[in-house]
Amino acid sequence: MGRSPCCEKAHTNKGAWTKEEDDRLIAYIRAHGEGCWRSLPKAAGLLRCGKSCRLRWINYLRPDLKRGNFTEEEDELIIKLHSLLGNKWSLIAGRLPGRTDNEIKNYWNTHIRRKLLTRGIDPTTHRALNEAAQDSATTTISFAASANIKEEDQKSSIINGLLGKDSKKPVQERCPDLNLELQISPPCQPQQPSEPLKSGGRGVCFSCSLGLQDAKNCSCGIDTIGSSTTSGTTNVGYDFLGLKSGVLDYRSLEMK
DNA sequence: AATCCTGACAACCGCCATCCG
DNA sequence: CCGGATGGCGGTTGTCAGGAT
Repeated sequence: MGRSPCCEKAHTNKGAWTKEEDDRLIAYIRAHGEGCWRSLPKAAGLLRCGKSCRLRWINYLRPDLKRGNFTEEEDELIIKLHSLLGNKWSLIAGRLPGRTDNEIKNYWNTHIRRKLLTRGIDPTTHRALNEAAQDSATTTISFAASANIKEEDQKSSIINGLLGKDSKKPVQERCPDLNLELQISPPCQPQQPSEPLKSGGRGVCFSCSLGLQDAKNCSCGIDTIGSSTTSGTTNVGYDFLGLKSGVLDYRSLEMK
């Protein structure tokens, strides 16, 4: 069946925006605000698709955009948020004032991916590359593949908190005084005894990967803080979300 | 100087979720 | 409740600038 096109493509411009088009769009939104994107182009005298106008405004023309290079702090925050949220660029952008989802997505694909790869970290799984390679043959702590229902619930709790959704289990709404550190503390998953304990080549329990568990007291045995890099191999564990180092307090991650 | 290659980023496309009559 | 309209999102592509050859 398929949907009707969002606009009359035959009569719309495509490609790069001209200065005049930008000016028209800015002037219109300043005068009328962000209203109905579908009717905006016609009202503003633009031969553009409404979606195109929205994208141009959101990603480029909005006055509150920061632009310019990402700072080291922003880099690390993006990495941490991505390790929790995955490719939820709009959610990640929500934690970086003045940055857009498109900008972060592009920055991730062009800079951070490479940065993580040079650290020996798989940018998709946020785990050591050689460990990620083993995953095809071994059981992992992957959220998606997890057979551990509690882990799924815990992740959902975190994500729902970030989304600010009216979840059926609105943890923060229902239990405002609940100590979330307890709420999301997962059970420690000891390593398989037969698994050889070689550097960078083993899994980490979910607690340690989140930085919630003091690895020294955990049977997985990985020290997530101060992960050492030896002979080019980066330790898998790092301070996930800054929960241990205090860089980021996950309890402040709710969305508006 | 010319050509090719690569990286960066703006913009587009298609799908999904939500809204609303 | 249903279906169309719309907004929003993530993946992908196109274009251009700068560096390498």
